[in-house]
Amino acid sequence: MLDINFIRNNPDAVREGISFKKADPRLVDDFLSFDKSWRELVNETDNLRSEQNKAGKNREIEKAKELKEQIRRNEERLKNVEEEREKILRLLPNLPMADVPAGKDESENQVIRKWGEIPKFDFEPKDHLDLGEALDVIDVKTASEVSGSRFNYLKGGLAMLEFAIVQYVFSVLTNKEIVKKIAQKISPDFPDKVFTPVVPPVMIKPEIYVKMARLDPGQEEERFHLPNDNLYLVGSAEHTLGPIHMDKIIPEADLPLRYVGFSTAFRREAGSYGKDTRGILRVHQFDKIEMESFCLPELSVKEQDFFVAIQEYLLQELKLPYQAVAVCAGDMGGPDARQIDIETWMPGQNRYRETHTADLMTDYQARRLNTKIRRTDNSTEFIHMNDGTAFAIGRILIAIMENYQQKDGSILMPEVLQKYLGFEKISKSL
RNA sequence: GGAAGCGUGCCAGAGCGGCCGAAUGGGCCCGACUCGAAAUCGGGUAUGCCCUAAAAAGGCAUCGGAGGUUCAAAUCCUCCCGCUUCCGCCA
Repeated sequence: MLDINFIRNNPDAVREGISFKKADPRLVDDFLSFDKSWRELVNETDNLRSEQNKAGKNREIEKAKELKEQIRRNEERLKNVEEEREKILRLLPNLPMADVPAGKDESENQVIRKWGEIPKFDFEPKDHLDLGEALDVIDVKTASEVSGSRFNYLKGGLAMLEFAIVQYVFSVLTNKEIVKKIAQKISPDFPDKVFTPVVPPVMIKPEIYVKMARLDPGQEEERFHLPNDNLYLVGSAEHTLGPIHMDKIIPEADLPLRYVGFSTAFRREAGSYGKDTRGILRVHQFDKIEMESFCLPELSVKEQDFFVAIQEYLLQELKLPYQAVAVCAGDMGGPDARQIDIETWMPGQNRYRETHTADLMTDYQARRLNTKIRRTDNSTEFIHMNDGTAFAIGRILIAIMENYQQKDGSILMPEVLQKYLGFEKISKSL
């Protein structure tokens, strides 16, 4: 959520910012008008309560009874106004930073970097599903019978590959030398603290999900819900990593706090019927390695750049061609102030497809989560949060399969993963 | 799933209808003593909101959360959440 004081004092900036994010700027005026009534009612009610407290102390029981009735009526009105005000506040997205490109949708995202040679094949390259079915390492037919559409079985060498990737990423992000090397690309004195590995819960309570701004109108239909227990399945490890310091005040000296989490991600993919139905690109369930960090406001933009640098390092080590994209304001997620995506080359589709995202949330989530920093001068303020994909495993498997495919239908394994695999390629014999 | 108990400030821990934003101890900060330190003594030490240009002063709220009873709730009642222990089940 946005800072209420900021909205009051800078309504024009908020109007402008949210309209870039495709939200109706009139929401600001709605908010301010409810806020005004709210403040008047709070003031009135507080005064009544003050009188009631006095009357009580003086044992003026009759007077106190009368006031009680008035307070009750006021509180009823206050509750309504508060709910409306709250509702609007939830509809206000985070404001885009100054360097975020303007634009309404995906088509206006800006490519900021490209890396790697697009592979040339001396044969007709296949897509991951043809490759996977021929090698018997992907089975979507049985999965659809057992679980429905958009599910898959990963088998054999491909299942092994998933865990090799997990081990590889965890070893990189906990490695002091490598993390330091990447941090120094940002600036010579950039914090080079390593990541704490985490396996977080994959179910989350609704009230926490709301605090993470991940259950807002429009997002709810994307979530799997377990009604008997009133829990949601997470769409990303981010969702349960973000609240890890809820209601806590973190000393400045302890920052940044960096986590790398492995979890399954669950997505209903409502509204994407008919889109990417082939193979395992867009599925209801996939595993993902996610980075999450908490840092000082003045370093949060660089922290995001650091996340992107890690993503690029990982892709370069796997020798996968990619492009980094500055996502335009209209295509960004609601809680994002700045979003950088990475798209990896997928020969089966002959184009780049989104595999990574790095989201700078500033204090938008921290305000509701109530995660603060204790400065050295003892003052407090809300912390800044970043999250980013290390690898979305399904999609990176696709990229590896399609980029590393051989004429005979086998798939070479990226060199850096081989020591975790114990084999150099997936072929029919495995 | 069944049974019992518990949830108070930075920590420990009292309070069990008004005198309680909350005793006491510890911690931390400031001051005195000291050459300095320890010990000792004195003072201070929560958060959010309203009001304000801002602050001061003032007001309101907060003792896991949401409701309820009452003129008045940390204290009584209901539900929820969390923790602990025991039984059952289970990877």
